[in-house]
Amino acid sequence: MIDLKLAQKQPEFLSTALADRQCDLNVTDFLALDARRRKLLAEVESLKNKLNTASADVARQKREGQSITEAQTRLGELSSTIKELDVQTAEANDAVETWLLRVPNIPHSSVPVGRDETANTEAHRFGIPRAFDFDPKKHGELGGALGGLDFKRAARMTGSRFVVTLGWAAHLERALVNFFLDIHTQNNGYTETGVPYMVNRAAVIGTGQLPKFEEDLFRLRDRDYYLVPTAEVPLTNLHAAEVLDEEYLPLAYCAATPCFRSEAGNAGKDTHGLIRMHQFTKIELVRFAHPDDSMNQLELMCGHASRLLELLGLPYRVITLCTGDMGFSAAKTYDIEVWMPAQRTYREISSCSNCTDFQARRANIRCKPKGGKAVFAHTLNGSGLPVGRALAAILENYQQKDGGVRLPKALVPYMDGMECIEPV
RNA sequence: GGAGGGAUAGCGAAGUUGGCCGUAACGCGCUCGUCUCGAAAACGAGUUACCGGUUAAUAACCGGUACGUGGGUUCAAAUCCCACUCCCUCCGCCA
Repeated sequence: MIDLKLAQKQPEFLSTALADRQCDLNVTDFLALDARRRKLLAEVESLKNKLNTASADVARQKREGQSITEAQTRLGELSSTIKELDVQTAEANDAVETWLLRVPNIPHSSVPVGRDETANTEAHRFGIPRAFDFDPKKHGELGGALGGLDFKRAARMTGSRFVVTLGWAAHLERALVNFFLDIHTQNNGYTETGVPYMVNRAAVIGTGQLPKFEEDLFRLRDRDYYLVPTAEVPLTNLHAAEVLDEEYLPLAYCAATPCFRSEAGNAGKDTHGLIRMHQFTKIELVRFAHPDDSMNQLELMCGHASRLLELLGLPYRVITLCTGDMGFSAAKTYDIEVWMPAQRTYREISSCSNCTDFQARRANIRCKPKGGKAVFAHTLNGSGLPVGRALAAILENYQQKDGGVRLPKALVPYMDGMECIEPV
């Protein structure tokens, strides 16, 4: 959530920022809503002042043994007037709140302005895509042929966009989870965390997926619980409603969880293989930072995520998303894209964002120096990395002419010494 | 699922015959001061957040709201009533 004061005091700035983000909310209309809210508030507050003062008089009169029946009837009317006005004020408050909850974060000044992904800029690049002396296969075909990925049986027991992994593929998923977590906990200082895979509505509002993106989430029928679309939700909400001691910042957490996404708006997009599943496993990184330090923390975290690809020997590039392409809660986002030989293109494998105080304001996460005043902390999140997409990238980049797949050296110890997935 | 207890500031905790009890007793923490070469200890003072008005001001001032959440009763609710959430203890069931 953005700061209400920003809308009140710099409406033109906000309008421009929203336009840059391809968001069509109207700030002028909002200011009218807010003006109405303030007018009602001023009115009802002065009546409440009257009632409070009069009630204190009643208390005094009663103590002195005077009759209070006249005052009671008179104040009864005032009291019910206040009740009616209170209802209107609450409605006006809701209108303001509802609007604010649908406003995306303000882009950071370093973010390129543009309407869609064509305005994204490349920050840097690692590795040289391997030259193949044969036609590289798509990971879905490879994985299927090697007996590791079974989309058909998953579809039978559940539906489309689910997968069953078997044998080496299931082992490789487990290896990747352990490898990623080990690097983050041992080299990068993250605290490994086990979190609920279902969260309540307040948590999902806190990170910004709600109220705007209800259709992307799986919700339980009989409880107000949602399946986590990413561990960003439980990890960021870890410190919801807390005041963090500034000297302990930054705080860094990682968690491997399944992620559940209905992908309602993406029917037919990127349907091949493991790329866009309803359920996938991902290791998520979340950091809580001091406002002055959060942009540095973003660079750091993005480095943590991309380092994994280097360790796996996978070529990638880092893209700075432009204003029109960023997610709702982000002030700045780097996408890391891994080389996918079968499509001869880089595909998103990680998204690292600084959400500044946007989520912190929604989830009420503050930080405070010793003896000082609390301010909203900054929250950051990044994928480090999704297991399915990493597995897909390994299959495609390390495939051999005979249909087998060599394994990256870093994973061999995690695969009980297996160096190669032999063709069947 | 059943029975009982609980939720009050950054933390602990007092307050339930309704009314100067919310800038919320008391304690811890934190800030400032005294003492000290310095520190600790001791002593003294200070320290809720948010919203609205006013304002150049996120200063001062005035007002409002908040005692888990949402309702209700009342001139007036931390206090009485109803529903719900979470935590603790015990019982039952269970991986």
